[in-house]
Amino acid sequence: MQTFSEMLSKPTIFKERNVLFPDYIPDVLPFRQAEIERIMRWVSPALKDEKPHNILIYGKTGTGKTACVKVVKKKFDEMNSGAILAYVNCRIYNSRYRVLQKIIKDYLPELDKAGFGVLFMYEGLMAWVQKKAINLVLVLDEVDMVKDLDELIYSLTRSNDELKSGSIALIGISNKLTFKEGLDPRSKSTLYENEMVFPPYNAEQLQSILKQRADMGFGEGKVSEPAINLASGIAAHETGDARYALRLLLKAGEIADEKGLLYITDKEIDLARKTVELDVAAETINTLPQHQQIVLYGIAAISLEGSRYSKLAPQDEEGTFILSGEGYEAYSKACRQFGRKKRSARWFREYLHDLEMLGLVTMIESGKGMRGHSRLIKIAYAPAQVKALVEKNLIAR
DNA sequence: CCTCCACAGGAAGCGCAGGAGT
DNA sequence: ACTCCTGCGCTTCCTGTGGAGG
Repeated sequence: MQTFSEMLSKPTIFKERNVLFPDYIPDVLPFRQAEIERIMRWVSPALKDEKPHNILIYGKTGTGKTACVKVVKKKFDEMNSGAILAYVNCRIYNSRYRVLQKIIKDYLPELDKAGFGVLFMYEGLMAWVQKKAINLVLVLDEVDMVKDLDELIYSLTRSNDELKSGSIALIGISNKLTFKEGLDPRSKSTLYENEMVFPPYNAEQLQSILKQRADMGFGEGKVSEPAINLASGIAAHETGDARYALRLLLKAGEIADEKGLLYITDKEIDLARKTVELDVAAETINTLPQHQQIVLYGIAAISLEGSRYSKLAPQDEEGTFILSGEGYEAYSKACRQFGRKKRSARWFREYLHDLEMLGLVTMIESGKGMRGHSRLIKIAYAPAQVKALVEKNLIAR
C-alpha cells in the first residue's frame, strides 16, 4: 500500500496536465483565427451600444466551437464596456425556465429567489436591461438541448421591440445539423441571421494542435513524432474530433506514468486508443436499455465459450462469429440468469439491429454452408470486458 | 425436383403511459 | 379532475429467401 506522499513524489511525465483536458482553452487557437474574427466582428456592435447580430454556429464535436466563443468572450470581457456576453450551457440549463434562471443568478442575484415564474424572471430581466441600457449577448451552447426552444428564442428576440434602450442578441451553438427542422419558421429566421459552419480538422491540423498541446503538457520532445502522427491519424479518421485526439494523448501520458516511462511513443498511443475506445463503448453500454445489455451479455458469453457452429463461420478475421439462433439461446439463458423475462425472438432481432447501429456488434450475411438468409454476429469489443460491465450494471438492480 | 429448415423482416394488434383537450 | 388519443414497446402471425437433404 502506497502513501499519498509516495504517490505524489513519484516521477511523472506530465508537466502541465491541465492543458490536455477538454475544458482547457489555449490563448491561441490554431486554424480558427478567421472564425474568431468573424464572431468578433458580429458581436462588436454591442461594444458601441448597438444591437449585435444573432449567430448560429454549427459543427461536429471537437471542432472548436465552444473554444472559439470562449476566446471571444475573454476578449470581450477585457474591453470592460457596459455590454455583457453571457455563456449558458443548455445541456445543463435545458429549458426556457432554467436558462432565464441561470442568467438571473449570474447577473441579478437579488432576484434569485426560488419559485418565481417565467414571466416574473423575464420581466425582471427586461427591466434590468432597459434601465442600465445593457447590450446583452447570450451564448446558448448545445442549443438543440432546449426543450421549448421556440418559446425561448421568440420571447428573447421579440423583446428587442419593447426595449427602449439596451438589446438582446443570441449566439446559438449546435452540433446537430438537423435540429433546425423542428423549429418554428419565425425563430428559424431570427437564428439564421448569420450562420457559420465549423469544418472538422484534417490530419495535418490535428497534428499541429497535438504538437502544441504535447509541448505544453509534457514539455518539448517528450512525445515522439510517430506518436503524434498516429494520434492525429486516428482522430482524423474518426471525425476530425480534436477532443478525442487530446483524450488519446492524456491517456497515453497516464499509461506512460504507470510504466514509469519518460517518453511517449506510438506504442502508448495505440494502447491508449484501446482503452479510450472501450471507455467510449462503456459509456454507450451503460445507457443502454436492460434487454439490449442482456443481448450483448449473451453474445459476449457465447463468444468466450466458443460458438457451436463456429466451424461453419468464416474465419477470415479474429473473433468468433455466432449464429442468430444460438445468440437467442444465449440471450434466453442470460435472462434466466439475471431473473428477467425474455423478449420474443422477433424483438431480439430488433435489439441486434440497434446494437449494430451503435457499433457494438457487427453482422454479416451468412454465405455458403448456411441455410437461407441468416446472419453471423460478432461483438465489436473485448467480450470479457463487455460481459463484466453488463454484469455490474444488472446485478446492482 | 420438391420439401424443409432456420432465419429475416413486414404487418397487425395489444396494453400501457403520458400528454392534450375539456 | 376526467376522458381521449397517440406513440411506444412488445408479441403474434405471416410471407419470403435460398441452400440442405431426400
